[in-house]
Amino acid sequence: MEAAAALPNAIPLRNHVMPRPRAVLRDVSRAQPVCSTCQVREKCLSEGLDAATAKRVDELVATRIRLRKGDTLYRAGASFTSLYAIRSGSLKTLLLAEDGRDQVAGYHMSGEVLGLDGIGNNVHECQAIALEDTEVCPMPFDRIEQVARDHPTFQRNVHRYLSREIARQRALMLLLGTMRADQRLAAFLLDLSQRYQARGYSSSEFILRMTREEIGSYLGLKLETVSRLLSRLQQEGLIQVQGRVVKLLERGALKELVGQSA
Amino acid sequence: MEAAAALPNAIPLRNHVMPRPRAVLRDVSRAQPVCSTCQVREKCLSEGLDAATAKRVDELVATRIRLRKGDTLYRAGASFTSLYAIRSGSLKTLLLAEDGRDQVAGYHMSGEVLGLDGIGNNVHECQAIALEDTEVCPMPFDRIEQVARDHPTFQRNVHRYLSREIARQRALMLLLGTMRADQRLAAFLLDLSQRYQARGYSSSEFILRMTREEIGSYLGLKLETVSRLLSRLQQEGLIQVQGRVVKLLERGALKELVGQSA
DNA sequence: CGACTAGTTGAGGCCAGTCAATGTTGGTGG
DNA sequence: CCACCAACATTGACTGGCCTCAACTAGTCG
Repeated sequence: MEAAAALPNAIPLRNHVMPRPRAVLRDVSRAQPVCSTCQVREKCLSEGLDAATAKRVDELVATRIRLRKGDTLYRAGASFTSLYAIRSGSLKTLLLAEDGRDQVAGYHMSGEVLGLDGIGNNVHECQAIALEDTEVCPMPFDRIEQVARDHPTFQRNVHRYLSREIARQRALMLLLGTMRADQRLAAFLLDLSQRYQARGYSSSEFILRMTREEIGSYLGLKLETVSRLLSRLQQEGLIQVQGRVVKLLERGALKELVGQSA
Repeated sequence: MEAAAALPNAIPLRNHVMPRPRAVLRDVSRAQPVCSTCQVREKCLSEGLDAATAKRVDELVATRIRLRKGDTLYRAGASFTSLYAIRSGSLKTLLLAEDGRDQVAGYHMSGEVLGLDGIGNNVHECQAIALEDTEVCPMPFDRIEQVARDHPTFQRNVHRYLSREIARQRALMLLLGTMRADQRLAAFLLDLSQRYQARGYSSSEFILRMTREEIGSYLGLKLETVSRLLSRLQQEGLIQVQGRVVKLLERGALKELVGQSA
């Protein structure tokens, strides 16, 4: 990962604010049907749509954005116009407080939709940064709303997606509010595992796309704690770690760890 | 950021789960225009609507539910049909993990809309419990969607509301993930103060509607810690506490406390 | 090779949790 | 009105989990 990605807990992050203008727009308007084959459609917004509706949703996407590792998709404060479907790769979203405190708010992988937090005030509330080379499809939100008005099923999907984001964050709150450090880490690994599996990858062995510091930021821990706990879990035989490669050896024990109240 | 509610952090809460079947439905279909005078309309869903649309929104509400202190509005797992606009009083929402761990997810006062988390899976993800005698107006969600299809402004308001809920939770995550105990408590008090003010009450003196334990649960702290910190803040002259009555004496100092990074 | 970033591990300190005793408040019934 | 009780709250002593500071290693890049 790149300097960028790290979470200078004090003030910095200026390397993001000084943009590396690397993001590239590609015109795909005349390309073959994009969305029809895209995971995004399968997973959420286009679930259960009839052909006509699906076609209209397809038409929402006219361009594609390529991001390189460390590139920023949008910044906090940037005006909101579109949601972004992640076509490939992954990103993190970063919460910034006025005083420089920041925190990783989430890790997002292919098939997920980014930018929901911007709807409220037409301004993005957080910053989205690519963790690796990544492609996203912008979907203008006013046009999403248009389609939603004509197609109740799609409308319902949009609402569902928003609501699930709320539920996802609640789970994270519970984690931050009630779990010990080792439980948080175990929950994090299990969550990643499950999401990789849902995408057809191995659920027992995967690569962490983020640094220890970023993991810690997300979980409300310090990087040393994350490192120590990874070592400990390995020593206890629950996982195997080799740099960013993680293997879950005892999924049951991990779940039990997360589950034990207090 | 939002306030909290009660949190038996271990297992209990059985007093809630054993329902006191006190909730009362009132038919208000023939009552005078309800919503037109209600804060809810002003604040969010009905903002900026023309008369015709406003009328349709009014018609969404046919009944009113009265809750007494401790009554449950809905439980986790209950099937979702409606959102609830809080007309008077206040509630807490409670997150429940399978293992009995729980946490106050939010504290909700008049003018706010409850139940958003149910949209995703048509099932409520948390439990809502009245902190005092409270009145709410159910708004059937399928009818909300209907109106949204016909009225873009209303549609936008619905989306905005959902998105703001996401932003609200993000702020809380930042709090749980990066703040010390005293900062959390100060942030909590300031948030309450600001919300009371928005409702026309005093922003410098108000009554906590929840116990120390509930505050702690919301903030990821133990009740003893909350109590100690309230005493300390009082000793330092920042606030004045007398049971559940709180007076903010040095708002600036409180803000500074919250703001100082690390 | 040196410079730099990411990661690991150790020593020590502090913040918040735990356990426990005591005080306060509010509701109920004699 | 007061006695009583249960729930809520305060305070102290102690503990421990996580943070801080720091040294060291491994890998990468120019």
